[in-house]
Amino acid sequence: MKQKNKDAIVKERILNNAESLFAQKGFRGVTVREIINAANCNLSAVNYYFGNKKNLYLEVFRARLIPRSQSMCERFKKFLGQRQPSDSPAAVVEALAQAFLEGPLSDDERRCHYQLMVREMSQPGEAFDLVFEHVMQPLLQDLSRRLRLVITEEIEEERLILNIESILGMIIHFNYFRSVITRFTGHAYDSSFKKRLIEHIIDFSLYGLGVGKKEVLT
Amino acid sequence: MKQKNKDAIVKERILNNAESLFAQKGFRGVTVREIINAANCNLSAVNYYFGNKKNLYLEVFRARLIPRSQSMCERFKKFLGQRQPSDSPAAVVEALAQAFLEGPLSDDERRCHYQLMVREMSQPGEAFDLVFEHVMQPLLQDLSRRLRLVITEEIEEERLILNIESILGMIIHFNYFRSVITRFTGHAYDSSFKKRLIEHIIDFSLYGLGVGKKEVLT
DNA sequence: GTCTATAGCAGGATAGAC
DNA sequence: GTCTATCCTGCTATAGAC
Repeated sequence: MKQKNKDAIVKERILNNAESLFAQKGFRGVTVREIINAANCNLSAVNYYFGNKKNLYLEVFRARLIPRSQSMCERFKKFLGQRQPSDSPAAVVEALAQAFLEGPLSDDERRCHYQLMVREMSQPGEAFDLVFEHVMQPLLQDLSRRLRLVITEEIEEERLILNIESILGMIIHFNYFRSVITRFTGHAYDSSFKKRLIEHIIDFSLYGLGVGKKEVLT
Repeated sequence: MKQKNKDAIVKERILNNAESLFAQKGFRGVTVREIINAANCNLSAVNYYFGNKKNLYLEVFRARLIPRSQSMCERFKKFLGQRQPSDSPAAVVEALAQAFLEGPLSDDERRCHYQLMVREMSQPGEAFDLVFEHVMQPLLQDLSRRLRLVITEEIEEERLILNIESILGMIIHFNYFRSVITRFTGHAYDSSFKKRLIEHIIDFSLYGLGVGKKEVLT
């Protein structure tokens, strides 16, 4: 552990705990006092390092959510690169689902991540532009470009966007509604159930209800 | 307008405004003062009619969200009954998408509805059980039963659940992430764009990316 | 049933000692 | 940089007049 000075460590602790709490309860649902209790530091530390509560909130997005998002996108590219062949729609969807469901994050991080994202996307707040510009926009453009390369037929831009949003909708749904999914299927989100989910997302993305045909890849 | 006594009216006004505000900002994000300002009534009215803030919150679910959910399900059944033929997967998905995207609600009501639902589903709170039992559970069972009737092949229960959740995921996504979808497609959620979305949901639910084939029903 | 007034407390933020 | 002490605003909830 590096600990050149203690500053960074306290600051990091505040950021980590703030993220987790904001994700669970939203901006107004969390008090600064809760955060500093979790981070085991003094009340004034928040104002010292971040100025005020709102700025701490924004910093959570800048310093945690956005970098993590980028690392998930990296992972997506890496997965796709490893795949043979990597130039089918199935490969793109598989890499995407894998990166976002199993990706480089711990389960706690993933929970945080989606909660913060979803909160901000539905009720555009101050972090919305940040997330939109640095997360959604690049992801959609990347996916759009890649899919266009591997889909043989002509496809109009709007339709492509709706397709991509449908796949993302599923991925978000299965990450975000865990309690519901768990209650319906009886499965906890362990490694084997996640594989099952990824398989399902690929299958459904390619063939939907697959009226008349079935049974796919890996 | 019926107004036998003023009680009901004040109570209704509080409920309506509370719902809208809770949907936008969550339980802790809203103050009772905000609500009574919007409802144009006195501070104590909330305690008089509902006891306390938390109970008002729960009452919003009991008296507004759940009945509305049921009316959307009614609408779904009605749509399905009108359809000829009504015994294909396409008909079921179409009726579902139509009920949930265009259904019997105003756009404001729909926004409220999904925001409250999603909030409660991700972070199981006190209203979770209410919503799960009266909304999610019956809907899933109904859909499961109906789809099983119209899907010709054998399909295991778990796979059916995942399929249904995928479709619901899309519907929720397109309702809930409006700001994002609007920014990407350039379309506001007017009647013609909603029709486009419904068409897309049917198409994608049946054929996914439709690798190799395309072009569907109504 | 509806209002005013207020109790009682928790929140964010800051000043100033160390 | 970190802490304690404190300010002041704004919250929920209630008591009690009308």
